[in-house]
Amino acid sequence: MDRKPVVMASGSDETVVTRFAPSPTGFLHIGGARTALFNWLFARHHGGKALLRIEDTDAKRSTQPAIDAILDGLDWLGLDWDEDTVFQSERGSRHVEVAEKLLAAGHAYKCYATTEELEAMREAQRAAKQPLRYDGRWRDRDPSHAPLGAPFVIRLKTPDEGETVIDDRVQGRVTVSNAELDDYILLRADGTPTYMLAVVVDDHDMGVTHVIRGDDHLNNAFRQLPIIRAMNEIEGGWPDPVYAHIPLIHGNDGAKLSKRHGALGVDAYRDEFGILPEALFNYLLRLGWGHGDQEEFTREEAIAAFDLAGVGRSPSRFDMKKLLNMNGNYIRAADDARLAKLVAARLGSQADEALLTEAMPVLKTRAKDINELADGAAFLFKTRPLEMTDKAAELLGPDAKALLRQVSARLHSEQDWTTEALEANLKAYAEELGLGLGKLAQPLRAALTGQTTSPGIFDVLALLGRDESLARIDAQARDPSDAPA
RNA sequence: GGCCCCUUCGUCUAGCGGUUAGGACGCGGCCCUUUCACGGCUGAAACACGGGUUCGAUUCCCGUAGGGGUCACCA
Repeated sequence: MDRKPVVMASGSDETVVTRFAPSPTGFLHIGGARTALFNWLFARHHGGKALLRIEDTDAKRSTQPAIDAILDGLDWLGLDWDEDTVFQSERGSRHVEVAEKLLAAGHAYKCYATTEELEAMREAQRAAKQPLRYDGRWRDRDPSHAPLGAPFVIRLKTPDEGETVIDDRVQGRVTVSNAELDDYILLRADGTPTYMLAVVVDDHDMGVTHVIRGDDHLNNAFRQLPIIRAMNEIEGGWPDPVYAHIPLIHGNDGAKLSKRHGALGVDAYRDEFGILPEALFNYLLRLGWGHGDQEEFTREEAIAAFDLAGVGRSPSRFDMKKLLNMNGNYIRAADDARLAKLVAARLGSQADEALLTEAMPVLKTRAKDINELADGAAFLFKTRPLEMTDKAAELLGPDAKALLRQVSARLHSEQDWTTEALEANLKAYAEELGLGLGKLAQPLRAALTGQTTSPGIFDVLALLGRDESLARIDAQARDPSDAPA
């Protein structure tokens, strides 16, 4: 490299500008979310700017719902962006302008090769086991050979000698021979810009200093640099950005995480899996980045600690188990009213947020996601007669029902309906009867919840309240032989 | 196939020439205990292979193998 990249050696960090540039062809998937996170964190760490650009130049594949889903996903994760969102589709004329400057300066040229012609070229290359790339057939041809009025594309005249070196902040020093670079298309036959051109122009115009993106773009960096170098030669003010190509996230089987391979939108983690945003934030942060032995980070800690040096060079696998574990940690730390709201939304109209909030302390230690939390809370709102799981029904044999009748009588005379009083009362009763507490608690649990697992039985009694508790016990305590036929 | 990148427990990672190779998830065991969890303690589990360099390689260099990425008038 003959030019120094804009490295902040002086420490003037406020000049850091990063960008996240998703293409709106689908939801914000987990890999994109992590790229967004790293860009955001890096900018915030340096007190610089984090910009957002929607790469919607492919009109056929870009959709408004996809744009909304991406914005929504970023917002949910708490990633906010500076300045206005840039829509690449609105910048076409500027892209064309740059292409024309390149053309005028001799850094680009018109190519009249037809699609069929190029396909034949590639076919021949394949057959000859040659690398597949444009052979430069119009690179040096005299323009007078151009077929009159025929459509053409503008191609970049890439350097064909020497090599290009990138000091990637994650991948290290990477060198590619310029002979590997072909003269790719800048402007299509219909005059619209390609991604390769648009990205470079937009990054420059937005003042992006650090390009942090998936390493599937590493090869592209070597193709994009010639545009930057050429424009810098033409008008100056086009410094090389600092590149940081982060490894992709793989699925559990080691294959690239793609839409058909378990790459879901962040909305699925929220809606289907019941993941808290701070949990996904933390999990994604630790996937491919490490900071000593620290596993959990608050948002502030993440900003303070994040650096590119901590990003690993090898791809990492997505592990739902670990995400869930982390989610459980965050659920336990989360505010009860907030969790109650999330659970109520899943339980439907009969759910009482106030009761859920009250129950949350004993509910949330038992759940790794919001779905489990909702399942665990469901007994609070069941209607009599309770539906019994098979295992719960097994706990309610004749002996158990007889015991329940005794317990019912005992509880009917209990005036102080609190967890503490109920615990003292029933523990004493179990002792009087010479029974282990479990013998008494399990049938009671089945009768009260219809399940064999639940929060502590005294908590359940207190939460359900005196009337409902007694009604549920009595409903199950009835001897089937006494029941009216 | 060409080019590029990667390789520490099953997984995420710490390590940056000398360590009993550490932590976390998951898994096993024990404790706590009215169920299920939480929590605590504890166990098994890794430097892909082969050459160098060095007094000494997980660490540096070169190969091999394996994995990944990329080669469009998509982004």
